[in-house]
Amino acid sequence: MIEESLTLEDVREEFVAQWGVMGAQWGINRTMAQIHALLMTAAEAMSTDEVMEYLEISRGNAHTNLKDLVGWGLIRIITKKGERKEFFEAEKDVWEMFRRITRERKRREIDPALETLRKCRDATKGMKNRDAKVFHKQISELEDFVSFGSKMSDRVGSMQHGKAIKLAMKLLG
Amino acid sequence: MIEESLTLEDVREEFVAQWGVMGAQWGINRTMAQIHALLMTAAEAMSTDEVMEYLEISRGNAHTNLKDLVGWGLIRIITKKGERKEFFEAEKDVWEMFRRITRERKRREIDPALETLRKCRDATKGMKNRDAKVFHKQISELEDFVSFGSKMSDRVGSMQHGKAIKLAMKLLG
DNA sequence: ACAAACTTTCAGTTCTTACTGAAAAAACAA
DNA sequence: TTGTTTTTTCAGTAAGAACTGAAAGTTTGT
Repeated sequence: MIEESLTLEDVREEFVAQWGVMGAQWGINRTMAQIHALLMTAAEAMSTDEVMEYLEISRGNAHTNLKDLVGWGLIRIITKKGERKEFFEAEKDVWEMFRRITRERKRREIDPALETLRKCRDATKGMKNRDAKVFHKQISELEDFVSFGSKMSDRVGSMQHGKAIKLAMKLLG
Repeated sequence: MIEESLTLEDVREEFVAQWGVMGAQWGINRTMAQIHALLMTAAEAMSTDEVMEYLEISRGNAHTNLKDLVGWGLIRIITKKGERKEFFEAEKDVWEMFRRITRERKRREIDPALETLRKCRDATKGMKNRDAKVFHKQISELEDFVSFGSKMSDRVGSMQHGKAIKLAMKLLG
């Protein structure tokens, strides 16, 4: 079988590429997702140069995306004694990863959206004509739903992994 | 106050624009998100020409995105007697909206990702060196997590709105 | 069968985002 | 201080995604 002759590096390359595609579908820049995939599955922290070499990208690109990933809390900077340069290491715990992604997306995207919804609801509060009433009702329902979901995600995100799993099990069982 | 002089159309325009920005951040084409916002808050079903006029976009653009939204199950085609053209009407129930978006994203993005993870896990199953073991472990944990989340979303998505709310309340309370 | 009303497609263009590479800035060592 | 290593910035470019407009296709009515 062909699969038997695949090396780790073949498989890893495939994984990194696919994670990049998936990231793009979720509104995350492809390179950023690829770097994340790379570091997540790395045995050791990697330097900017190593990332550049592996993905065949420029220094500027590697730098920007590494720093963005640090901003998301998905990787952290490591220094090694005797080495002057920075190394990067990924958060490997999937539950922690999930929590950080959720928290950031909420902060960056959900909260502003809620603010817009609130404004739109308020601005149409007293309007009497049919169009305005339809609009107001829909916006209100959206706001309630999103705000509810947001609270849920806070709640779940503040749980320990084990606790969340137990809860989920009850849900699934 | 300035807000007092805002008309419904001002507010609606703001909402449509913001929903477009938000869509873009989530990997959805801006026009598609705007059309969705527009139809979601419309009192009556709208024709392609009305959408084109409101958003000032071309026929081709309007057509493609309307049909994509139909594909997502977020809007449906309506015919009016005496009228030859198609009208489009949005699903207004937010819970139903959520279910359809979740179901589609799962089908289009999560399932293929799971398939990749499964392949990568299998391909590295027997490998003995450290790098491969680290890779295999991380991929396995990711797969377990994503597959678990996927099952959860099926479960929640198959609930009636009321039931889901009750469950969520227990979670929050 | 013809024409009008409407929908669909797509080649070419525009717009946006991401990326490169090199220069500037910063950090550090001697 | 001066040279060396590393990080950061950013103007210009490339790649990709989205959009336009017009032509081709389809449906419907007479």
